[in-house]
Amino acid sequence: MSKNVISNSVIRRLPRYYRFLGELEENGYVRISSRELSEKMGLTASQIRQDFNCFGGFGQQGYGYNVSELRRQVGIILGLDKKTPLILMGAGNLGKAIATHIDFSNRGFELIGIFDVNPEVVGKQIGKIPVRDISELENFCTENKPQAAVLCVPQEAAEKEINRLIDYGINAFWNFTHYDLSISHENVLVENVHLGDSLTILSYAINSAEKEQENEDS
Amino acid sequence: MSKNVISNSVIRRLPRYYRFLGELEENGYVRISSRELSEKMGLTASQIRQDFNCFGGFGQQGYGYNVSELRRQVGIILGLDKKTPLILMGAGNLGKAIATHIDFSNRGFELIGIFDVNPEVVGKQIGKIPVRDISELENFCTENKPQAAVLCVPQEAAEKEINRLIDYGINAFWNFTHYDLSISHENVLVENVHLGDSLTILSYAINSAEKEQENEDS
DNA sequence: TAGATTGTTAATCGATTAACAATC
DNA sequence: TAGATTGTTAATCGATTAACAATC
Repeated sequence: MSKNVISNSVIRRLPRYYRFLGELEENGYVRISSRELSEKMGLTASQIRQDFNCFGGFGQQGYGYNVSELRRQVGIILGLDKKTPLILMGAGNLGKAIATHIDFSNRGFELIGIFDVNPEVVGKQIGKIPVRDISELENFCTENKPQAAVLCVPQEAAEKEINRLIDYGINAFWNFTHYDLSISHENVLVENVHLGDSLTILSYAINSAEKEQENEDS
Repeated sequence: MSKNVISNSVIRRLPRYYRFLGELEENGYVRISSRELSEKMGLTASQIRQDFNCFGGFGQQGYGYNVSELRRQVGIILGLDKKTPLILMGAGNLGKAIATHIDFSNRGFELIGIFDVNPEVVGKQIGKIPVRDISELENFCTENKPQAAVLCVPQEAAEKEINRLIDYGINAFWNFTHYDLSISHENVLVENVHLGDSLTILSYAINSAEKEQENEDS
């Protein structure tokens, strides 16, 4: 039986399941039990069964799960059988790295355009895609109908451009800026990547580990 | 009263508090109540008070919180008054972007070295830091004692190099690979950045929003 | 003092884990 | 059939929210 609304905690585990199942498949696994998978992933078997049962029963009692079938199903849940057309805003260091480093097509997307304001990069190619001047954005969107955008521009630029992007029909954002889209724009899908925050959390971990050490010593 | 062990959920909110408090400070706020802050951040006032009280009372009844003092305290909790020496492994597109894009010194770190295997990049500079050949790693670590490393190498390289890094005294990792450090190496601090997983979650959001739409239509 | 707002306890909500009947 | 392992319900645990006395 499949639930209607899936909790965020479950959703955030799905890509990791998908990855592990892919590795198992590559290593020749045909079936796997929730217990075995739980040991490999550092979860409980209960949680794994609960998670998959949000979407309906993919397993078989007494047998376990068929690895490639389960992976395929998780892929479908994640929308990886689709190819959402996507543009990249900002071809600076970070934008360039994202464009070349990310395997968009295996994540449910197709990168179809890159935009920047800097005349130094406009006209150049990143991978197979030319960097266009931002003045071409409207025409490009009318013609190619991108549905999602990666925001690798400075925060001020993001604040300025966001309304245009929404006007042009883009309503999903992979946001590398600190601009808080979801507070200002309610009907928009946002996945934030706060790289700085992530590093800050490592700083916390290091420092709280050191403090613990000091306490033990004294 | 300050608790000994802080839950992960609280810790992951701290960098965001720190950011918002910084913006408030810049905008001339001297004091702020938990209610006002909660509205700006999209949280509940209760949660904000609970969070800060994990570390002791930073507020004043009837008044609220002093913005810059609270920010300073959160900074100390996050270890941002320290400068942990850090090296970057891998000077490809992603490594280069991280080296230039991240404000390490405001995140509690100092980037002191960059290493790669590719002779094309070894010897070049990224920002002010030369890219060193990985053969120099041991000497460099003995001399400069980095305590943390950013992993921007391919997954196989990470699996190979990780034990050396630990041997050389590095025990904290900002991990951009999919290699699961925390499962194989228990006494190590890891903050994972799974960019691909993050994009996959956006794919899920787009596709499940579309399915909902279809259900409403029918 | 009166009003405001915290710090903190208690209540609620949600997520994880445990248990076990169903069933392959 | 017997053994294994799921799907699912119930119990536990933890995090969030509500409430309010303390106090500035």
